[in-house]
Amino acid sequence: MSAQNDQRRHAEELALMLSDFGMQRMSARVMAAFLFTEKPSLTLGELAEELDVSQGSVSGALKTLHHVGMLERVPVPGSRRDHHRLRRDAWERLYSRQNEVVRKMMAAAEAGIAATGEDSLARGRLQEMYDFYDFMFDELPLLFDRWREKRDARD
Amino acid sequence: MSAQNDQRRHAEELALMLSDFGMQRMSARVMAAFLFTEKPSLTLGELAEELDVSQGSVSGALKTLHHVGMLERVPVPGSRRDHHRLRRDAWERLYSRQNEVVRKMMAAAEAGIAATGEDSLARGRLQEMYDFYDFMFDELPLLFDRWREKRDARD
DNA sequence: ACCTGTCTTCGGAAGTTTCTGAAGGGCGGC
DNA sequence: GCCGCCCTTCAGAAACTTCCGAAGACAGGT
Repeated sequence: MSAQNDQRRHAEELALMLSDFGMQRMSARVMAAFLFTEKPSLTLGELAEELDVSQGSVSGALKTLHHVGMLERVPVPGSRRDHHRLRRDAWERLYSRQNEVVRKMMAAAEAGIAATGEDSLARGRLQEMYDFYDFMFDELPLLFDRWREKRDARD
Repeated sequence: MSAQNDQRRHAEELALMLSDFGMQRMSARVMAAFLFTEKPSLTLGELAEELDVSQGSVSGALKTLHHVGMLERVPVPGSRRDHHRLRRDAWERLYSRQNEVVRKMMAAAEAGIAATGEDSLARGRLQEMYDFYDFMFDELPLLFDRWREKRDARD
């Protein structure tokens, strides 16, 4: 088996994993293609051919991945096609979406607390929930700061 | 509008949010019911009636939530029904599932690295991915430790 | 202003998930 | 050991998601 095929297999496996974790299947496959390609950037047409799917599907996936902040457009003078590549901090950005989740959980707990009586059982549970997400809300950004610091130091 | 209805509305909204974040709809509704109830524990039948869904659905949701570790069975002498309640550390456990995700991402990056040539572009990207998840893999458990410490100190 | 190549949008088909309702299994009390 | 209650499992229906392919929009070059 060629190294080429080997990598394609790894790419497909990784895509499957990402889709297990909630990413749409097509976005996951596109993501994996960006990770494993030897080209510095890819176009919609290249992706559609490589993955053997319609350009329409790739278009949707690209839109999503740009929206999440994992991809960036690369200017390529003389080419009419859009060139895309993985952002260096793609994974950090993917994980950062947790911040939004945490923020919403906090808000939901807060709303619940406001709607419950002084010493109801429900309030106690909602307070536990609030405290945990409040903690994460404070700490996750600090964690990312430390990561960036570490990475920058390494470079 | 009664406080009762108000809380039900909050519960349903929270359930909707949880399902946005990937939890199955039924599990999310059951979860929300546990959060907002004034009873110290709930049975399958109570849940099915409260949520107006089949017992079969509730059975599946309970199984999942126990599996994730968010619920615990409560012994109630003299009752033939199973009584369940939210674990105190339910949210921490829910979030902890990220550990597994992180571990798998690390493993996938590693596999990719092993399959790429010494200074291929792909290897560079996979190494970035690995480094990030490796960092998270080390740090998340420490973060949880600090949370538990803080919570215990508070009590 | 048109032509050409590229990208996006969208209706509908195919696939997947989720829920129900009914049947069956298990356990405690008698 | 049988009865009755409770829970789980499963097949099928319903709802939702995802993908394709065609049509149309857009932009650059001439």
